[in-house]
Amino acid sequence: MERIQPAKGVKGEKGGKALSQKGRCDLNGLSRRERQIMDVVYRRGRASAREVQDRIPDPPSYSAVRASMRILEEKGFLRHEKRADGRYIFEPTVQPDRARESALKRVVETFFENSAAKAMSTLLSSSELDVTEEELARLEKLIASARRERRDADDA
Amino acid sequence: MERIQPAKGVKGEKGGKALSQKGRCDLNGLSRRERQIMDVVYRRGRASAREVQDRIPDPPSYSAVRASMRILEEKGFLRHEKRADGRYIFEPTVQPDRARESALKRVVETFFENSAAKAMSTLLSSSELDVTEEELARLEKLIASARRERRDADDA
DNA sequence: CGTTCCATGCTGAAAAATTAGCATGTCTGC
DNA sequence: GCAGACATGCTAATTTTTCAGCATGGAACG
Repeated sequence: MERIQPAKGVKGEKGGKALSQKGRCDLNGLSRRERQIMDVVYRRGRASAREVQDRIPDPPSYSAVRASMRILEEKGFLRHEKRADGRYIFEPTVQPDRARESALKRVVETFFENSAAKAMSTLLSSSELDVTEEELARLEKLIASARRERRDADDA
Repeated sequence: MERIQPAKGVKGEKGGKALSQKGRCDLNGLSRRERQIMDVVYRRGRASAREVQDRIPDPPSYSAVRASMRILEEKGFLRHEKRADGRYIFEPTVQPDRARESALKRVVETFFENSAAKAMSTLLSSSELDVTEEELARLEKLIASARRERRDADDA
């Protein structure tokens, strides 16, 4: 273990202004407020600055929200659309599908030892999340499907 | 032993934002680095400052990591244990169970419209997470169990 | 023993984030 | 046209976060 080097001059660039390519929805590299804002936007699909403010607990001033959203836009996480009445509506640049999967994967990695099954177990036994009969049935089908795929992979 | 001497910017309680209450392991209210650190600690169960540093992408200096971990301890997210050789090993104060559930729930709320089933669907179809046959079987049992519980609730 | 290695404790300062406030423009109804 | 309500654009300043450096102390080892 010869790592006395505190990594002095080499920092790589953490200033990557835009996520640009790389579909990296590195939502985890954001600051606290920024993440709160992104959360709201993802939850609603799209939102105006005012809506975001309304949905943040212990909300900062409207200006603050707007400023943060502008920064998020500069960083490439948000884009805005100008509606007919001139108001801005913000959308995430990363497709919800990707963001979803990425966020979920991260949690599974961090808290569930990368085991999807463990995560699902927690989900099923979580009393605060209702799972309807229809959903249960659908899940069984998905399990069967996954099993098939897994088998194919094993054969190959 | 007055080992807690808030150097300067450390306020201990910043407006009740600290966790204090056991209800929420508000891991989301942390700053970027702090969260990175907590991620590593949760991933490993416990870790020394050096281990944390080694596992952070684009790592800051050792001192920086240590400083952040001290702050995390002051905020109540971490606690340290002094090993026989005098080294510190850090552990999360919030039980992994709780932290797990909380983190997962947040993701489900934010990205899956609060539907556990949708989240599980994504998990099952995620190609990067292997689900073994055993796990699939276990999941089916869990589904059956959940179904039973749900029914009971309906009856009541 | 003295030296080396690696640990912790601490402080001050740079960097980033967060915020408020004001100026400006547009739509609406009078 | 004019005033009111509300939105955006921008800047400067405070607060928080992040960081590196130095001092100290113990264990291993020559």
